[in-house]
Amino acid sequence: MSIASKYDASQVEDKWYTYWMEHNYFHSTPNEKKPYTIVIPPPNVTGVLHMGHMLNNTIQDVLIRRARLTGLNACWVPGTDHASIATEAKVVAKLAEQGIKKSDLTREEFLKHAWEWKEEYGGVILEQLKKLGASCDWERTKFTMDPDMSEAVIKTFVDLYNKGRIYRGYRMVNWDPEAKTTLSDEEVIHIEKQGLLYYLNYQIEGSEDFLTIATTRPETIFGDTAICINPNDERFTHLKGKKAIVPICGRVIPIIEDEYVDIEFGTGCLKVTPAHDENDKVLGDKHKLEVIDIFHEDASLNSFGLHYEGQDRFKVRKAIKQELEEKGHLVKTENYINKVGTSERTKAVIEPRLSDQWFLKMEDLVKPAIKAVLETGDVKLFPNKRFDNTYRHWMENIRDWNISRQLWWGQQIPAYFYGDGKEDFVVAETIEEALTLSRKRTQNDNLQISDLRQDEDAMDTWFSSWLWPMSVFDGIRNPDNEEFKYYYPTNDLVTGPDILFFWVARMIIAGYEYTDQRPFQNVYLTGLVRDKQGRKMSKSLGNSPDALKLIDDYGADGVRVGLLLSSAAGNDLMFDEELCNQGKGFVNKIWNAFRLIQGWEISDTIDQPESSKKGLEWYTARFNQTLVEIEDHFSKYRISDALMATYKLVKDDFCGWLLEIAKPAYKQPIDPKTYNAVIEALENNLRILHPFIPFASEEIWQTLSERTPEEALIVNNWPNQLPFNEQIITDFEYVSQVISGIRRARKSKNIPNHESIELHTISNEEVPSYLDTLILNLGNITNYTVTDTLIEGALSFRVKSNEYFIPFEEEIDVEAEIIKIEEELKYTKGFLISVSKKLSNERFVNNAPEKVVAMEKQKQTDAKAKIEALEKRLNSLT
RNA sequence: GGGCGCUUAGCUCAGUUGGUUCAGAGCACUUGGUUUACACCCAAGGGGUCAGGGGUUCGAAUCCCUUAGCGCCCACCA
Repeated sequence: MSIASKYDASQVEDKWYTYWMEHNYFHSTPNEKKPYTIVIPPPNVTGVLHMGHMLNNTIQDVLIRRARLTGLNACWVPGTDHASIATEAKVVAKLAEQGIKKSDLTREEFLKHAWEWKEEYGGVILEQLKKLGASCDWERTKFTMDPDMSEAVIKTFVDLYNKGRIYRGYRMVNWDPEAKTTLSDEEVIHIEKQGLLYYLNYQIEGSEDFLTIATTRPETIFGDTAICINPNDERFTHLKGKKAIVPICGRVIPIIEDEYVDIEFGTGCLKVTPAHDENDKVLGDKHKLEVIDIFHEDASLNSFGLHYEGQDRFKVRKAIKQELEEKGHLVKTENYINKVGTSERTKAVIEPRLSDQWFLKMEDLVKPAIKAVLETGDVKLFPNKRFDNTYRHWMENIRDWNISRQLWWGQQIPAYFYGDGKEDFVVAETIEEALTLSRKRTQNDNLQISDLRQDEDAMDTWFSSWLWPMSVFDGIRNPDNEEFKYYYPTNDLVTGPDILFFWVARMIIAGYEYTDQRPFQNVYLTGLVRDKQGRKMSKSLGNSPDALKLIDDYGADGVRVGLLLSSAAGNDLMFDEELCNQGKGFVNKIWNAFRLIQGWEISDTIDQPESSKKGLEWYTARFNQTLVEIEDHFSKYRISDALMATYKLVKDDFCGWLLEIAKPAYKQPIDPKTYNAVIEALENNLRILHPFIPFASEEIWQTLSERTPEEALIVNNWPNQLPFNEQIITDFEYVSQVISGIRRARKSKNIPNHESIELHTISNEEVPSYLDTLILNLGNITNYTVTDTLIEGALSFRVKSNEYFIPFEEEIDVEAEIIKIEEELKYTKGFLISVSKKLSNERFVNNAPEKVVAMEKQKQTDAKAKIEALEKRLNSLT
């Protein structure tokens, strides 16, 4: 059977994924082995695979596959997130296309549409992960709105309410006028916007005097309920106790005094609008001011806005500027850059708004989570410590979490109102329990279920995902179940730094609150995937490559290698498709190494050549040395470095050196000893390659020989770390320098590799002659002798202070040779001077460690020997 | 405004406690090579005042100070 010279991923990948699925290798159940657990960061249920997912799931798959090979019971739990606000927005948009307004639907009708949408598009992303090779335990796939998952969320809410940690409050919150819901502080992105600072005149009541205030939001004057001055500001002493008239609406408002006002800023006079600014709210509460809300929920003005009623806030800002100007209230405007909060999801400018919302008290909850990361190290953030500071800062300045959303898609708040009063509610897991509680509370046994009205709001999505590592194992509802006890706490979490607060920190908080344990041990924070120019990949820029097309073009293995090669731990990754090509090339290289070996004919009648024996000894040492390196990289989550070490081992050492040594002459058979050892080496390579290139490694593994399902590579063993001979690695290094010298010499005189040559050497220092056989083999040397006389008419080169000669019939360009040697001599002499200088410095000799001094002395000796050899050579030429 | 981090070859980045191997890797580049696994290949080669300045030290890419540029996170000054 002839094997294609090019590896074709498309022929292979689906086949093996199906095979793995059929044999249930991804599925884990508790057993006597140690568990290794990862829960996937659940992507949005309606999302599609993008580069960020590919990176982060490749890393997870590498960790899981390696864990599986090292004999752990590997369990990777997949799933999706209902992504309340994002999904609801998509559903609303889709309904709008069909001419359906959300406001015309009942909650039930809307949710029916939303579930239909979810059934249609949901989970596409999970199918795409399969293409990437993700070895998730698909039988465990969860969705954050599965009935059991929702139940856990409700249960948690009720529990925290009963513990007094959840409360309902009338507070200033972040209002997204487009999604028409509140947002948590974390969902607000502050961006700089160029705006204007408007200077407005307010007339003083009962006088012709004016005072001037500065504001960025003139449209909010309808909500003004005071003017505030600093009591220490002498410019305004005459205004104390007076009242001012709001322009246009003519309302009379008090002038109050508070040291909060910055005398230096603007005019030193501040208009106070308690309904639309958090600071003003504080001032308003302090001075008992009236609160006038001037906006509808979509941020258009309400009846307080008079003739602007119904118009959008930004339109009003423009229009009112003109009116104020016409009426002589506008003194001037200045350009002003200020930071405005925008919605993470809809990008709409956030409107501070007073409303009744549900909050979670965070102050006490965060304490164990702070300790775990910053003191005990029970949870570690990788790959570098700098996230610790960010984490600390957020945790120590945490504010209460607004967990209610004016949305329907999500878990509905389990609060039931039995009356019209603000406090007339109970919180319970079911409406039946709510009824019992309400009857008790009201002492009214006539209350019926139909009298209860559940709070309309849903919970913040993150209030469900913060339970994820527990709830996927049913650890909230049923904390004593075997699976939860076995798999939890999980081991590693792989996610992006952008959701450190949204998700990671909160999972740690919930973990300690509900299990008194960390939810995971290590958090690996990946970098962001950017394009070649360093821009964030985004749909709107259109700079994100199509993930599935990449897999089609380069194979999943190629893409995995490409992504990992460039993703230096913790740094953002400048994605360049060329990297996938490199990945594809690497896979192909391995494929061809396999082809070569596969094509060898074995003959029992030949003995193992000495060169093959030595080559294999060396490779075994190199392999075990690299294994240590790889282990170290993995332990530090330096996945990219682990891959690079593997890459170099396989490509350079195995393919480049070992196979060249072991390769029999053209059309000649190979001895069985070498053949078997090479196969073994290849198999070991496949074992360590498997986490990175699962498909190709399994394909080669299975083609190499007949395997039973139990022998599949995916469930095979990681190679044992054996002690290795470091000396042979050092000595081989010397040999490879000799080989390079031979190649350089050949190149300089165009002597083809297949033309054999002679080699002679003058050894001025010890050489690892037990490896001479490799020099003969790799250099294609017929005659290799040690001599003590210079060879005339020969090409020469030096390794350390040893001189090598290749006899050459044609005229040697003596002039060029002399120049070359003189240059080398000059460099070596300079080097000797600097070393000698160092050694003659008493302070160096006295202060530096003995080891360092000894090394310098060795360098000095070596340099002297080399100079001597060079001079001898030079004399022979002149 | 506060905090954190970065600046090393054309590009992307390693460089752990200052000292063999400290100036490296991969890619890119230049040159040469193809009947004998692979041109998705092989070999050889060029390329850096370690952002600038100052200091500590026998010795600094590494520690300290400073300047400049970049990035990220947090923050209610109208």
